[in-house]
Amino acid sequence: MQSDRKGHLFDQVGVVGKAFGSPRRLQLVELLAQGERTVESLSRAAGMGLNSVSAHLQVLKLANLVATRREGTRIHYRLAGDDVAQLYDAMLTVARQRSADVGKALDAYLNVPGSEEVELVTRDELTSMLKRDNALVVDVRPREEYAAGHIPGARNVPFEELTGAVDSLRLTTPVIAYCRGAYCVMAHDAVRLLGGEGVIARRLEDGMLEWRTHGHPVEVGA
Amino acid sequence: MQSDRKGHLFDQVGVVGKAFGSPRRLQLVELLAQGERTVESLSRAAGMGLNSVSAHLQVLKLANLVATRREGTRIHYRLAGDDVAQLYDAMLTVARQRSADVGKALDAYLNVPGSEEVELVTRDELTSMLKRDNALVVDVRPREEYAAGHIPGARNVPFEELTGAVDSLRLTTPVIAYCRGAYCVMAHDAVRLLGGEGVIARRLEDGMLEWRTHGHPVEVGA
DNA sequence: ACGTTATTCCAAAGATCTTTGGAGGAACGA
DNA sequence: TCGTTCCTCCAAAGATCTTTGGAATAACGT
Repeated sequence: MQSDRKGHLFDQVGVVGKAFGSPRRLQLVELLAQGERTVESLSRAAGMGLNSVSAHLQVLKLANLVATRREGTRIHYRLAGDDVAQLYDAMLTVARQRSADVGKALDAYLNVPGSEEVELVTRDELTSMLKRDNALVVDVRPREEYAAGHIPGARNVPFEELTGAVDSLRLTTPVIAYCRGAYCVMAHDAVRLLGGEGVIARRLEDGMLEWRTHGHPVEVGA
Repeated sequence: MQSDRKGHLFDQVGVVGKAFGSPRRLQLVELLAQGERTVESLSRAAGMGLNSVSAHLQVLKLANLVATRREGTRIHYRLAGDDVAQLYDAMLTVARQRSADVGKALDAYLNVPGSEEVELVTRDELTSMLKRDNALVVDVRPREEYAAGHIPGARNVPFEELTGAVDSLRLTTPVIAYCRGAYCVMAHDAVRLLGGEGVIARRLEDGMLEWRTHGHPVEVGA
């Protein structure tokens, strides 16, 4: 019957939907969107039990949303393709547009009272700035995520180390900061911190996830 | 704490993900992607209980993915925006690319043995054909879905009535058939049926869903 | 071979989701 | 106002998902 086959199709598509339907798994996808990670590393970063992470990864794997690579006793997970990151991106966009809660939560989270909104640097602007070698791009994510993939030429200054690096950044302005994605607060905080120190700093629109899903070049390695 | 707020964000996004995570709800979204529908109509079309449909619609509503309009005692549901249809579209695409099962199920479903694949008409091709008034576009969906939105100038011939209409289609060729979307088999069957009757017929790539999400014009009404 | 490390598999308890039947509410026409 | 239609709300049973701890597996170094 048609309805049978159709039902089966929806079941299959539902596997993909279901994979995105758990907050925990979304958190894992967000991390994986930054680059490869081992199970243990995901467990630490997401603050969830190892067995639990493994189970969630199996769900993602069953939906073919992630791929694995073995290296010794470790297994590295990564998103299975750009289309997966794009789907995640699309879901964030819809959630943000459709849900007042997400929007409000995000605004409350990002707009610390008393700080005026900084003007963003668009991806295209940054691309042409990079061509003219006309900006210092700072990646404020942890070393691990930077190593997994970053904007070509970007310097990695994890947010925790930013205070100590202020003076070295003072020389080359403007500083363009970025982190994971639209939902990552570290770049906001970084721009605020640098501004407070008198360093001219701006923020890249969104972050690494969107940089990647919009097809811009990515450099890998420490 | 950052992790608390972040967790809350993922919870909110998870509501959207979860809404897409059930095969039944995906089926409802597919129907709604065609246009407005009442609860009872959805129940009939999807072959699921009324209470169940209502419950699923509440889940979609909670995620702000659907909007409602009251008309007398009836309540009409529709997708809350194009971005929702686009997200559904993106999910189908990923499912198709990532899951061999979906691909295989789809192929087995669409490619009836012994029928060669017909050449598709792209959306852009059709657009210019329409400008030159150079094709008869046939919408093979049920009257209800046609009325909710169709390609401007298309003639509605529900698939069940196609056999009786063959002769009236024979005069104006080529015939371009379409139905709901990439997963809708009626357009495939229609082209096959017409071909068997000696009528030159081609199929529009994908269907109404993708026509809409790619920003092409839509005409409403019977 | 053996112990170690990283991960998956398994099973059970707990949490959450889905379906169903029946009651309740809102609009309509007589 | 009453009965009808269409839908939502509620509650309980059944199904499915998630987490957890412990056992099994796979690769590695000694």
